[in-house]
Amino acid sequence: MTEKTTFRDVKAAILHRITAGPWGPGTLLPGEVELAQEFGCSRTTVNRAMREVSELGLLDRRRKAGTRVRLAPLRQARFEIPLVRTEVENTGAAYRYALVQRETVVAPDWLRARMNSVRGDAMVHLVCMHYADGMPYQLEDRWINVTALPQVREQSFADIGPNEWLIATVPFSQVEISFQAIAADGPTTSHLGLTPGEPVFCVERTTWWQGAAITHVRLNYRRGHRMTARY
Amino acid sequence: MTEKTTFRDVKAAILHRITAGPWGPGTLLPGEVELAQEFGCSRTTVNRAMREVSELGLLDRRRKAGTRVRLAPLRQARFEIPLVRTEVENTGAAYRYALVQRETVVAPDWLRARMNSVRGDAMVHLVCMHYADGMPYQLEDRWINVTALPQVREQSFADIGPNEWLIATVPFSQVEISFQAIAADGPTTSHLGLTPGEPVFCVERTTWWQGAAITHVRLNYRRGHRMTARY
DNA sequence: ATTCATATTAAGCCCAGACATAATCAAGAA
DNA sequence: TTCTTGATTATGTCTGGGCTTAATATGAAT
Repeated sequence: MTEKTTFRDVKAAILHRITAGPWGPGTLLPGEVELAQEFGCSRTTVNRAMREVSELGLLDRRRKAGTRVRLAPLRQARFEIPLVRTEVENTGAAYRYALVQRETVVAPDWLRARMNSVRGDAMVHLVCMHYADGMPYQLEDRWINVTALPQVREQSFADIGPNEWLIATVPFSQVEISFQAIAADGPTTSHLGLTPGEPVFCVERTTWWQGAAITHVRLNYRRGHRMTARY
Repeated sequence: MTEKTTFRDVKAAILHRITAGPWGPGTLLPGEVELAQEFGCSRTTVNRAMREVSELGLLDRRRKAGTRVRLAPLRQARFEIPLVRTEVENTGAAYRYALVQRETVVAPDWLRARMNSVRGDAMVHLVCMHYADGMPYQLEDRWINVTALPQVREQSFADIGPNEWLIATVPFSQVEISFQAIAADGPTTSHLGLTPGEPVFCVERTTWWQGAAITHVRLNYRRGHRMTARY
């Protein structure tokens, strides 16, 4: 009994021909029908295979024009953004969380700009530390919109980090995330044990839910932190 | 004539019910057959919709167990890594490329470690600058493995950037990419106009093709650079 | 109560056929 | 020549059907 050709087989074959075979950049691939014949499967199967390769950014597909190998493969990197706790525990270290500061204030101007359409709203402002094996790992500077999320008033955040609480509370959300290099300043230096002006890897994330800005966070990492991805 | 329900419709409906509706984290969704009936389409269509939502990291699907809304939505950020030229031109600025240095040397130890399995191989070492409207935008420090890519000997890189040349030459490749914050040192300060020790956003990328390390590059960005993604 | 085999179920995948849609090309009109 | 129109074609998508596979539930034997 002959095994059926799965869309995975076809996908692998296509990938192989692109990476190691005759289909260099710019090549026009045979049509779906033709490939289906060659592989002895249905057009649907070839279609799914090609679609997935194209989603990898390797193929350019256009009706009537056919499928071409991208001249410049669309380079995209996918970063998993884990919970700090998971991130730390995955390195085998013990995780510890500590709340440094908690206050309720009116949103400052720069934050209103960042979060869009937040007028004189009250915000809970938190500063937290995350430790790996007792050593400072990450400083979290978070703002949570009280108007959009009134429950935040009853949370002390003494034991649970705001990130974990938010994930369990807000269903799903629009996110804008950005990476940058900044110079360590006052509170950052003391909590992370850095010298003033030292470079810090910084992740900023703003989160909306149903159009309303929920939270903005700035994560400053310890010295030498890297964010890595493979593809 | 009634319009057909497309998998996009179903996908949108599912997303809506997760983000704004009754399907909070942990909910067990109805089966594909049931949803197909509700939406008046075939199971295949529902399947595709659910598959795509699940690829977004919002659903957890298991045979027999059914489909559940992820408790902690898999947070992943997708960064498009464009050509520097595209990156610059998209901001509306004029792009200019300049070769600063070109030499052929034996791979230093740190590079051999980074690239794996590169012994005393010869490497072409390039330093290039990328400008936006005449202002320094990015410093590129690149190493290309001559053994794996002998054609590099005949390339002067006076007019075309190594990145663009590589993309047109090497079909497709395995990539490891990492982001970090470093302190500006000698050559970086002078070419990017920075003060020594100033934080620099730095992207490192190593590329393999068919198991052989092809190139390693370090991209230092101008002051204040951010890498942003939305999802 | 534990262990093991069996049935059931929901997703995973495949197929042949059909129509939709968009890009392209060529022929004819202005 | 240029513009418009229509035929052509490759991909995009939907259908309804069937088989496969993995996880769970059930029930029998220990």
